[in-house]
Amino acid sequence: MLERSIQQFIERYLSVSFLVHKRGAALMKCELDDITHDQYYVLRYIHKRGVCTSTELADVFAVNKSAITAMTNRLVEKGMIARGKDEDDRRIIALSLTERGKEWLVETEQKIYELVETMMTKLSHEEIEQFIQTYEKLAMILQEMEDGK
Amino acid sequence: MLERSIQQFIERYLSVSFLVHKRGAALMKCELDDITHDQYYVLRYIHKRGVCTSTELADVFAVNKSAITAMTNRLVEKGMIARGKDEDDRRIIALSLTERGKEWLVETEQKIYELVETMMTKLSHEEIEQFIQTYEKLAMILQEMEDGK
DNA sequence: CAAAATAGTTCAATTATTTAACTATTTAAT
DNA sequence: ATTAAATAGTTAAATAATTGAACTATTTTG
Repeated sequence: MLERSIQQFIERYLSVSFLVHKRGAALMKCELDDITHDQYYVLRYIHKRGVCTSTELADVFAVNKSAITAMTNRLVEKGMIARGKDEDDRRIIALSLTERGKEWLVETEQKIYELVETMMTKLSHEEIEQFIQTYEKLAMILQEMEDGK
Repeated sequence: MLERSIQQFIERYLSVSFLVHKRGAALMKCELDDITHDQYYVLRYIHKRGVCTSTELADVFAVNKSAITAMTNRLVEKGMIARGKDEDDRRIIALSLTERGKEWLVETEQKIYELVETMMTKLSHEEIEQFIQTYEKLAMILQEMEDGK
């Protein structure tokens, strides 16, 4: 039997997390012209890593590899990323941003940052820091839960 | 020009919010047999409200009404919700859970709650409370940003 | 070296979504 | 009271995200 307060936390968490994701995605969409919300995060991730593989993306975003193939196909068609070869292991496809992809990302990060900034500056630094720290803990906990299954 | 610390908050927030959403959805999916993650949240929302309309769902979840039509069609086919008439205004379709929908939701909430509980009990009550409070503030801020556009 | 594991793709199906055009009904303005 | 505007919802065509199973190519391992 769940403790009453925990049950209320869960209730509130489920409601608010879904809403914030949906509403945030809707607002971001306005700044992302041709690129979708999901594609934006994949571009961000590849950029952060420099180079990465399909398998890594599938692990990080917790989807099947075939979903990554489909998405990277679209991003290659749009000229945002390129597929490269790995000389050590010829099974591996090295994904990286094209010059155009990098340019687009820099421009777009600016717009997205302004959006998120508008949202964040309604809170104090302490509150933001605490919020993000807890959020990062949750990300780790989820990772562990996924691994230990 | 963005302050450096704000910029880092934004960076961290974007990374972590997407990850937690994706990983959370992947974990929840295991408990939701025939129903999708999005459908689950729509069922939850209708249940919480008792009765609601397509327009309300579209507003709340920040999608077009036609997306709601498509989704409610699937939920009707699955026997989870029913469309009713409104005698005062015959344009309005009143959406509500069927008995089967209610039963399914009660069973499933149990499983989902256990999942979220596993995650939450790694944090103190104070930390959870603070986290959810800030999250709820963000939801309101996003709502305002959407309205004021 | 043969068998098992790994990296990635293809294909068919389902779902979520958008936009534009549409029907039906209600509200408001003259 | 009648017409014009607004509102609620659907339809249809298109794109995107996703899964799962079957598949190819390559590398590792026993």
